[in-house]
Amino acid sequence: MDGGAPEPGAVNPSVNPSVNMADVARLAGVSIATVSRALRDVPGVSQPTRDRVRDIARELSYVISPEASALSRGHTGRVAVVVPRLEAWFYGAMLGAMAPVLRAADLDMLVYETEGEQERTRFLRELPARRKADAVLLTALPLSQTEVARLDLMGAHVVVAGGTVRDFPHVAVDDLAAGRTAVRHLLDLGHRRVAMLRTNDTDGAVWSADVQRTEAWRTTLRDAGLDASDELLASESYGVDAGARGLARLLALPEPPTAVFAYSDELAFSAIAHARRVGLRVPEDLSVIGVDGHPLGETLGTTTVDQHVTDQGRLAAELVVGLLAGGTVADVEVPATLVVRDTTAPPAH
Amino acid sequence: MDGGAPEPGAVNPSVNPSVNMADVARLAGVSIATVSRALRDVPGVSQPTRDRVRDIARELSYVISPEASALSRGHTGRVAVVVPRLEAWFYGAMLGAMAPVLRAADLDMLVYETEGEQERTRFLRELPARRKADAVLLTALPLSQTEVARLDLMGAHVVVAGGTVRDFPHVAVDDLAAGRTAVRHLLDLGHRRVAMLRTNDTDGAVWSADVQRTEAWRTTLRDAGLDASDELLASESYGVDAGARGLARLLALPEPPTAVFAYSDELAFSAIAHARRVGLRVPEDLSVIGVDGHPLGETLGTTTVDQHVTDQGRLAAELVVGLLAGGTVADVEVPATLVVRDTTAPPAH
DNA sequence: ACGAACCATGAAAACGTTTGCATGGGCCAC
DNA sequence: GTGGCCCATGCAAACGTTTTCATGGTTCGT
Repeated sequence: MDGGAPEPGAVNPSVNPSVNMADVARLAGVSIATVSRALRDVPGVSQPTRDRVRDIARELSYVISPEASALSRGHTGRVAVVVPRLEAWFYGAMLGAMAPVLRAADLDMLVYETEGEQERTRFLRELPARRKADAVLLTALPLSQTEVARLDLMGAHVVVAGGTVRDFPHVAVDDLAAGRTAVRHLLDLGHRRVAMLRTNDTDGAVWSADVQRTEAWRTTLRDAGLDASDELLASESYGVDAGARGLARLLALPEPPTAVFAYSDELAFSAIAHARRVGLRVPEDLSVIGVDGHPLGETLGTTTVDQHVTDQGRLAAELVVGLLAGGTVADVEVPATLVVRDTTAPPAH
Repeated sequence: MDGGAPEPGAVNPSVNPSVNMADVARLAGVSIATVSRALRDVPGVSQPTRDRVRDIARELSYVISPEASALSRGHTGRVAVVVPRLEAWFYGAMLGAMAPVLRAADLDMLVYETEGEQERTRFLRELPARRKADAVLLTALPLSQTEVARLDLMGAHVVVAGGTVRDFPHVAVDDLAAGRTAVRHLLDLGHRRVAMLRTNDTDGAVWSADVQRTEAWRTTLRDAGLDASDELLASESYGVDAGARGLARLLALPEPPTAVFAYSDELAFSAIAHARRVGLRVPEDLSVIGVDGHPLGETLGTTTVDQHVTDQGRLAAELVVGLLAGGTVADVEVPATLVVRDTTAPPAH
């Protein structure tokens, strides 16, 4: 409906009353179509014309309207990344690894933080990501059964990073193997009483990594004929001091553990600090191993099972980019590697 | 140009061939305009009609096209947050604090990571944020003079968090005061040889926090008649072990410091770990104070000057929301508070 | 030289909303 | 009973692109 002469009274005065393609076209003495083609490097424009259009566009510091472009082409050029908790190191590392990949593919990164089941549910119910992004990157998200069921309402591509959700393409470590590696390391050192430290989300959500690492702890101990009873499994609510709280409970046991397998490095840090505060030497009196590959673990000398978060993030982003380019999907399994440092040693006896 | 009969051969088959307003309108037996009004809670629709439209929309699981909506109304409903390095705790904390505020205001968060001057320059040159978001939130970004000059090309609102850039509205701590507080704490304990540990970005960018904390260190020492020469200022390139490297250099001095003021908590952690590794007791043989209020500092017992990053992020986001609501601007100064823990003590003598 | 193929260009439909303006019906006050 | 208002609704223009299709001018092979 813009074939006629431009009406004087524009209905929607743009917030940014800047130049549009028509302005560039007018100054370049060409049609809007040619400007569009010239600026996007699509064939069908002679080099001189292309150059002239480019120059004029630059001169006017013209910027294309992403909305109009997206509306017309049918996709947004954006990827939504959903995380449960932005301030945790894990998610920052993930985002940091994804960012360069997406940027290289000219995709913008929309970040959604959904804290707790309520928000996640609301998020999924309102389908806000749908049509706001071409793909959704679910990052190690705890999801309840209902939430999982609801997920396919979105028409967009879905990729999961750092976990598994239904049959969506994913990038993850084998958490069962990671857990076994950690616990076996402790057993190999000679420990016979090995506790586990984890945090539980208050809502009844299922976090695949959590379930599997806990399962690994239990079965590895049982397979070795050792005790893996619930008193040795300390579950605390999330917080900076969760590790300290959990360890305190474990140390109060009639027969306290000589080694602790912490769900995450942050938990391990907190536990180690607590142990030292109450006079225990680590690793002489207590061995602690975490999971993650947190950079501070290197500084602090913490033994850990590195799950190469940066690789996971990068690979997940690459998966998304491939998917959007029309490629095919293939799940990626990232290996978890044991990094022995200074917080594990044979038990004292 | 949709006044005529709908042509059979649609030009742009949408990626997501889902329902649009016209479908809802048809089924509800009303016009598109009424649907638009009904769904957005704007007056001018009777309650029965509104309800019917809502029901039908839900039934069809209709989702509005953000592109079309944005194109028509003239703004995007998005805020761009620009950070230099996503994996650092500081930025995760900032994003985590901003997210709930923006979400509450129905604004989506677009995150741009610009690593190094090259990328920042490219970012500013291509003005990608312009028109992709209604506002830009610059988070503690080191910027060179040229970059700063270029910034006003963007028509969007700009707010700065965790620093100061030109005369843009900002939320920040008084870094001069924060630095003075830290150094004075060391002086008050009796230290007379106080070093500073910082990281330098390789590019010639100016990071206001860095400049001011360094300046505070220098002047506070000089005012007390103490040495603040460059040999006591250890500048290392960014990395997990930057603190260790810096401290190693300081300890190699003919007259090593008895106390260290670290630019950030992460630097302090690394320095403390290094000190202990080489046999120095902290705080008995060496005092270390950082800046930030890193959550792990609580775990590790690190003395710090808390700059309340979470508050800064939240306030900056609130500033943006206010600005977009047509409000007025007012810079916010967040107080930096000394948190004495276990890594500072009087010198040994 | 002459038709064929090609290339650069432009016209205009389509993407899916929002909103100013016009319209018509119902209701109230006098 | 009638004129004036207000309210619910619809029409259609506008937002700024992308892309299909048509057109006219070159160029090349023979």
